[in-house]
Amino acid sequence: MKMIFFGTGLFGSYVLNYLCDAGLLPDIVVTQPDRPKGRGLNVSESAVSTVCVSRALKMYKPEKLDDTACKVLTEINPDIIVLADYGKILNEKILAISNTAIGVHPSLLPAYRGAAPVQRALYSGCVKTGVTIFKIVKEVDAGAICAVSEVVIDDNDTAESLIKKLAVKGAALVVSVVDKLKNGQLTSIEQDHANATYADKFVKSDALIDWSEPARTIVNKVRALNIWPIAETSFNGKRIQIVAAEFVPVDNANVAGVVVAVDKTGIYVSAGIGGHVKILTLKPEGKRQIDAWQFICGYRVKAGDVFGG
RNA sequence: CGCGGGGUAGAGCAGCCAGGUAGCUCGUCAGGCUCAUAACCUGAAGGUCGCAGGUUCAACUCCUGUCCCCGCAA
Repeated sequence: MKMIFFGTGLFGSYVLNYLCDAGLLPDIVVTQPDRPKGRGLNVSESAVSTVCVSRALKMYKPEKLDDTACKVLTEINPDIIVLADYGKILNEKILAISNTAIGVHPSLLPAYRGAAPVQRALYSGCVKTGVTIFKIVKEVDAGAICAVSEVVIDDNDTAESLIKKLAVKGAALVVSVVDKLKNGQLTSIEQDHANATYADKFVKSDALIDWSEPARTIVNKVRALNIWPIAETSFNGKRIQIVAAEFVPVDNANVAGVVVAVDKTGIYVSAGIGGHVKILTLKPEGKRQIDAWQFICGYRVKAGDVFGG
């Protein structure tokens, strides 16, 4: 069975990896072109591209999904198109190349359609999410559902860990869907469009921590944004990114952003209501990532110090 | 040549602008106190200050080059 895989970002790269591990090797992988990126504007490849290189998969990086791209892909004559985190919308011409085009979406559709489903689920404090295999149609993430798998969100899950979990499940579902397709047993049911919700992309300014918010909310923000843009606050006038934090329930609420205690395991910061935010790992401006205790040692953090503001 | 920050004992930082004995909070080791402890007290070891040149009587500090790390912006 011939297969084309579309993918670009981290989630896509994980899914691709697990598909390969399961023995489902794409005949060609389509990913977004290498772009000038990062410090110094060096050209860098996508996460999916990296996987392709290490696994010696055939790769195609079209700038646009135009007639040329269409022609290249038509020559593959695929039985199925699998898309995970490609970052571009497939047009009708591309979809017409194969009889079957499915997408791997890291949410329980119709919830969290769109760009940042994993992060939005964490941000809202969901206790479960999932991954859905759906038929790709013109409207984004709105096609009929072929398979679903639920995933429980643990308290210590972050965008990073959850994306990985969902990719594992997603790849397994793709394998089962492909099997069903081979046997002519693939079925699907329409989404309940009335209950659709959308997961907007995050922007840089979403990263700023407001210490007057409930501790739980702040911790969720830290967990949701831990790949990008990374929750941010300030300390002694310097920008600090909070990479990892956990929620500590306590009754009394102190002044927002004030350090109430420190110990070897973390920095306890009071928030709006409901508890303390225990900072575990952070990244000071211009420095590499360090754990809380190292930060306490180096920056003399003590009770009474203030974050934010 | 997109903008900026940083590389100083095992860890994290200060010192540099106004060159002149290598400091701080921890950790480690030894000893003490304690029923006990991530507590406390005493003492010790541990650094070619990223690398290479230059200026100087003298460079962690000023200048030039170079490698590595990080944030922003796209």
